[in-house]
Amino acid sequence: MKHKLLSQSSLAEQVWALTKRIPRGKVATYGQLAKALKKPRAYRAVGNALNKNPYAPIVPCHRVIRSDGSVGGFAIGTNKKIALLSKEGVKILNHKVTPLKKFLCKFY
DNA sequence: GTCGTGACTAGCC
DNA sequence: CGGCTAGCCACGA
Repeated sequence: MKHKLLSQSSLAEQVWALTKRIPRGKVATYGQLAKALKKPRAYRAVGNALNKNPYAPIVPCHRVIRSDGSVGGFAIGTNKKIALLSKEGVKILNHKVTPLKKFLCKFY
């Protein structure tokens, strides 16, 4: 077999694809998405990908948070991110998902 | 080809 | 728990 590209699409596209699979009411960390893409060290790039996410309302990028449970950032505004999560049933206390373990998507 | 940037993370105090 | 530091990666200029 000839060499096959590990990623036909840019990292960003793969990130968005994964993000779309996050169930409503659940959340995933940047690090986990990176690991799911077989690039556990690319959590930085993952964050950038979501930041440039052109499918803002389509991709549930608000369900991606930091590994420590803090909501992290949001292109439209952190405040908005928190509001969306709260609407989905994710409890947030002082900008942090609580309890994180309960809302983390274990599929990744 | 090199440099700067950022929605991050783990470690240490 | 909170704050600071250094290390990491992909992408665009």
